[in-house]
Amino acid sequence: MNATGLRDIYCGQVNASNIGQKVNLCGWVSKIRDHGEHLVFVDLRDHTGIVQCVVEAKLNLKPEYVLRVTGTVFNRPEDTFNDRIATGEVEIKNCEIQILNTAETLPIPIDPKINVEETQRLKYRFIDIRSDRMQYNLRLRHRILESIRHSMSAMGFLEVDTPLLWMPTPEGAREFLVPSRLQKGQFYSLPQSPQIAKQLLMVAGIDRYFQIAKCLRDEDLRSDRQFEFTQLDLEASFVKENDIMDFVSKVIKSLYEDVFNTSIDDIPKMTWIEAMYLYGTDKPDLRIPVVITDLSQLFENTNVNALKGQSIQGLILKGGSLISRAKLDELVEIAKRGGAKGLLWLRVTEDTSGIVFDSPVSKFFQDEDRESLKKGLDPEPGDLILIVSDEKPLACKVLNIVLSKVISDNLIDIKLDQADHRYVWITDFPMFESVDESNNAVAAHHPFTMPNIEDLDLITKDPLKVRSSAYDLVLNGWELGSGSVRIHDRSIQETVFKALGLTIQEAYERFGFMLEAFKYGAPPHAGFGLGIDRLVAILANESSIREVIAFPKSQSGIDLMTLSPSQVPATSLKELGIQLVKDSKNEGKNEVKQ
RNA sequence: GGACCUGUAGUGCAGUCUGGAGUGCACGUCGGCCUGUCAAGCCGAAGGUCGCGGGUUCAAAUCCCGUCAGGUCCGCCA
Repeated sequence: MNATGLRDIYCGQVNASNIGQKVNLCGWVSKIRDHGEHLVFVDLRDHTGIVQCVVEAKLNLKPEYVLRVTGTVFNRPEDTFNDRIATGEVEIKNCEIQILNTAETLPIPIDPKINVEETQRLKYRFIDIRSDRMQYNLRLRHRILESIRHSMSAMGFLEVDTPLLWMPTPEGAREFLVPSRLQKGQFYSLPQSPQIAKQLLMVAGIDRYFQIAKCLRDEDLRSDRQFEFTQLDLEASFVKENDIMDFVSKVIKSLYEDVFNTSIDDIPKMTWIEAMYLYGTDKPDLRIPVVITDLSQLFENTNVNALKGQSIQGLILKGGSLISRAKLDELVEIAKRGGAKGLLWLRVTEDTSGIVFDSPVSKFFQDEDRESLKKGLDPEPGDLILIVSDEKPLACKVLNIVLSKVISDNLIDIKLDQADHRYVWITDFPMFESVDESNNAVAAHHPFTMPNIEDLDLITKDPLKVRSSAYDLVLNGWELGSGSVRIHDRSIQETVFKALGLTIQEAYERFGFMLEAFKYGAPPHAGFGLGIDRLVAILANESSIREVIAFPKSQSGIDLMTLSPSQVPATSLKELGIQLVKDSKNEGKNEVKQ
């Protein structure tokens, strides 16, 4: 399979079983160790590894020359085995070397021991990808996609391509626009996800659809966000919420088996409200062994002003009493910036009378306050207690922000093991995230998300209490994907539009063709979108998705290799009927240092 | 739009706080030596717009202002 017209075997695959064989090898010169004209070692590299070629002649080679080496596999003298490479027991001798191409000295090293600035790596990405790191990441990505496609196919899902040049989706992210040449003055929009297309495929009777889909969003970039990213997009008909979670769980579990030959536990479920109250976030990192405790009831009769808020939320950090006063002051500031009135901290110490709380407000404490703390948090000497008293959601959110800072600054001994993958399903998201000034609800998801049937009555009465049939998959604090059951029932859809402040007429103007399609027999359906870049990044132990994308953009949206985006000839603009507005600020902006 | 960090030979870094000769180190490159190395070794050499522009100063890599680029984050984004 691996043999080609030029090559019999990959460099990294030569082993003792090949001894005595005459082989053709192809690859790049990785290292030359020149001992003079009687002995030169040439390390030949391809993506599988390195093999040593021994030459007893003067050579005119330089690193990164592309070679075809014809030689015989020999066992190395035993005292010269190299156990750091897979081919370390053999070498190629009696070499005939054909230079297939020369190479200039590389602008950046591809040695894994040398850290190269990301600017340089992105500028010379074609060289950077020769590195072990990028080769591993891209090949891992391939194997993950391969496994996903296999799982999806096995479950009866059909891969269907959907258009990139499409119509704008009025909700959600800012979209990229593409000017139309044939319809001057009009634009296509690049889809932020195939959401509408896949729902139409359900109406069309596809039953189970999936796609490894490119999604495009013109929003600011982050270590976990690129303009264009890849999603496992799926949708299925005649299913309930749990069916979709089962499909996705199956895909995830299978890929651990296929790619890593290991298995993972069943993915636990947690409601949104549980996540918010225990972790203060809707994307909890289950590796963190600290959860928030509701202390409200314990302090109902307290005289301590700091404990008289609408709710009292606390957490306890084992060994946290060693955190310096200066750091604690910083944490208080962070809590205030997060919207809390303050952050109460208590160092737990011990004297002859037992447990003692050392805090700026401890002088106001009565015995029963101390008893409440002991009862609620079970403190031990050396611990640190952090308390925020405020409305419960805010208090929990602030404690999460503070805890994140404690962990990121290594203030206590919590080591987050990158190899520990803790998945969790977050369910029962709220249907609406807020109510705007004209008393219209603002959708938390897209407007086709199905409300929880039990909460239908609340849509008009108390919209913020309405739960939706939406669910997220979270891994180690990263949101990997989200999905929902979609509304297929016309009257429910109208109720939701009404709550959002849309008349049926307005809704038709925005999503006309979709509502039209739904008239003709839309099956109940639900779906999901799983962020492939984030998944691969975590599985590759990378902290940025750029490391698992072949040609990513920088944070300001520039491709440092091609220096795009770039200006285009006036004729191209004219053809599209586009005239540029002068903006002196941006002139010559892309003249990046060469 | 905002906050913080970074920018010095091809590459990675030191020097910047506390101004004083174009500033060192390592890798790489080039030349020489070398018959078992594997980050080969030894000897020698070349290589700099200190991101860019302006200001302060007798004097700026260093201080000040602006700007560009990279990163992390907030806003934004499922």
